[in-house]
Amino acid sequence: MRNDEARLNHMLLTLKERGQRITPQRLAILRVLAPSEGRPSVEEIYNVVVKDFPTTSLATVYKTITLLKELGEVLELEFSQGSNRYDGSKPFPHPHVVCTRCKRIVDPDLESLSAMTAEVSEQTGFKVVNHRLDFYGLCPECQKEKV
Amino acid sequence: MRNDEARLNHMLLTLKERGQRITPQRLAILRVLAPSEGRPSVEEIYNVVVKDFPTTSLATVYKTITLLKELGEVLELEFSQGSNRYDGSKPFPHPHVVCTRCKRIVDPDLESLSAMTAEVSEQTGFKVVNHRLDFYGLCPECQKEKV
DNA sequence: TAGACTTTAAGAATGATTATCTTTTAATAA
DNA sequence: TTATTAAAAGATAATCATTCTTAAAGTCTA
Ligand SMILES: [Mn+2]
Ligand SMILES: [Mn+2]
Ligand SMILES: [Zn+2]
Ligand SMILES: [Zn+2]
Repeated sequence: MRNDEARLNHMLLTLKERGQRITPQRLAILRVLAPSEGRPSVEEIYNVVVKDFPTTSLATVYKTITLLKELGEVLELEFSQGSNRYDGSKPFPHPHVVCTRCKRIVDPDLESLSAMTAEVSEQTGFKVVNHRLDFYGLCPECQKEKV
Repeated sequence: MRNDEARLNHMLLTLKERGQRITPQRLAILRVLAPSEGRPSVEEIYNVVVKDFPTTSLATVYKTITLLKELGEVLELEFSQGSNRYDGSKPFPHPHVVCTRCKRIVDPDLESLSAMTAEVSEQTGFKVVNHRLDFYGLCPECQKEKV
C-alpha cells in the first residue's frame, strides 16, 4: 500500500534527522511497523526480522521500539497480561476494537469521538491531551464459532 | 460514606452465596476495596492489611483479587508498566479521566458513551462486551500551576 | 581506510504476577 | 465444645515480558 511506503519514509527521515543510524535490522523492523498489520507484539516483529537476520536479538527490537516511541513514531498499546502491541501506521492516540478471542485489532473511525472528548472536558474541567479508548468483544468471524 | 458500606455488604453477600469463607484477611481487603479511594494497587492494599494482620502475604491479596474479579466485584485497570489498580466501588467498565500531573482519577458520566458503543458495533460488526476508556490530561487545579 | 561512536547480540537482572506446597483456619456437625 | 475437613493463608519458587549490562561488531565520516 502506498500509505505504508509513506510511513516508512517518514520514519526513516525522522531517524536520520535525529542522527540515528539506519541499520539493516532497524530497516527490517520499520518495514514490519509501517503497515502494522495486526499491531504486532515485539515477539511477532522479532519473528519476522529474524528470518532475514538470524542473529537478531529480542533486545534489538525492544531498543528500536523504545527509540521510535521517543520520536513519536509508534503508538504503544499496553496490556498488563500478554505483551504490548505496536501501531506504527497511526502513531497517535486513536480508538481500538479488540477481539478477545482471536486478538484481532480494528481501528474504528468514530464520529462521536470529538463529542465525547468535549463532554469530558465540559463535565470535569480537565484539559484532555491524550486518551486510550479500547472496546473489547467478538469480531464477526469469532461470533460464528461455537464456543 | 454510606455507599461504601453498601458495597462492602454486597461483596460479603456475594462471597457467602458462593460458599466462600469470610476470613479476617479478606474482610480487611474488602474494606480497602469498597471505597477504592485512589484505585489502589495490590501492593497498596497489602500495605494497609499488613498493619492489622502482620503475617499477611502478597499472595493472599492477589488471590482475593482474582476471586473478586471472577465474581464481578472489582474492576481491574491494567497497566503494562507498574502494577494494575483496582476499583471495587464501581466494579463495571466505566470511563476514567486521569490527571497526568497529580494522578487524580475522576469518573465522568458520559451521555455519549452508549452512542459511541453503538457506533463501534455498527461500523466493525463486533459484539462489544467490555471497554476501557481513559482520558488523560490536566485537572483544573493542575492547569493553574505553572510548570 | 582509520577512528570514533553507535548499535547489536547474548544473557543476566528485574518486577509484577502466578503457581506450588505446607500449615493454618473457618465453618459445620456431632 | 470439639472434631472434622475442605478452604484459605503463608512462604517461596516459577513465570514471563521487559530492561539492563557488556563485549563484539558495524556504521558513518573525515
Ligand atoms: Mn491502530
Ligand atoms: Mn472509577
Ligand atoms: Zn476474533
Ligand atoms: Zn491534577
